[in-house]
Amino acid sequence: MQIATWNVNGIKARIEGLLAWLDDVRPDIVCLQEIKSVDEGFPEHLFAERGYNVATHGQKSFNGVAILSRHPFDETSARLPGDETDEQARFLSATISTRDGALTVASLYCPNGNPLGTEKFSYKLGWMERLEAHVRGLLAEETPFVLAGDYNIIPEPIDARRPEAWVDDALFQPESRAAWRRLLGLGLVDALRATSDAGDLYTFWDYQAGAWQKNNGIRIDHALLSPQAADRLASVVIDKRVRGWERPSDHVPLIVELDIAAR
DNA sequence: ATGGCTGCAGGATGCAGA
Repeated sequence: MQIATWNVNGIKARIEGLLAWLDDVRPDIVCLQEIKSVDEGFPEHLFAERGYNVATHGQKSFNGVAILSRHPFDETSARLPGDETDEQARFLSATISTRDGALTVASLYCPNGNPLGTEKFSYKLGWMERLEAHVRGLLAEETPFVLAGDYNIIPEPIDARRPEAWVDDALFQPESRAAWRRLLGLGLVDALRATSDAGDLYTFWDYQAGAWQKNNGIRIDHALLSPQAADRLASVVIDKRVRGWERPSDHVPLIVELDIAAR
């Protein structure tokens, strides 16, 4: 079972490239972030005709997450629990049936948090605390799950080509990195780091200042696996080809393969 | 670099992103 995550930075702007990528890779499940579309504006039929079920949690202009799945959803759930007043569309989870029982996959778009010293940074940290609380509940169920998305956190210096350039950025703050480490401390596994300790593994290159041409990238898109999912981890790939395509997103897909068969 | 691009809403340019 291949589970991918991709911050597409606008579904309308990326539909052509996304469809070409889907036809090429044909992953079982795709978690999308920053669709920047309301649910009604999401081109569901283009995915349905390729055999994908579609779940969206959209918002006008900003944010928005979606899940595409070649396997039927048993249930879907939008919004990260813990704050009923939070209107930002950043979390969607779905459960599918496998030969070994239920598998939960969540598409998440953690807040950016810049600039520091503003309510945006405290919102980021509060959101990560809510995610941690939600993860504690999921772990108690002892079923396999994958939390895939744009975490907007650079975990370690090796995850940036120029870590010194990010020290005053919300993505690389000690508090942000501590929130990430707390998730690992609960027993979640960083899929990419479970398969490689190499550098030069990035998922984002800024549009500005020739970041892609200079390989000035950062690793901020991640898949965290529950212990039961990590036991089935087969491979992890960052598909950086698409960053060189026409009109690219500034993020590229991360693809996790689990030795789990759909029912 | 002075975020140097990009997407979005809307119909000009401001906001958000990372």
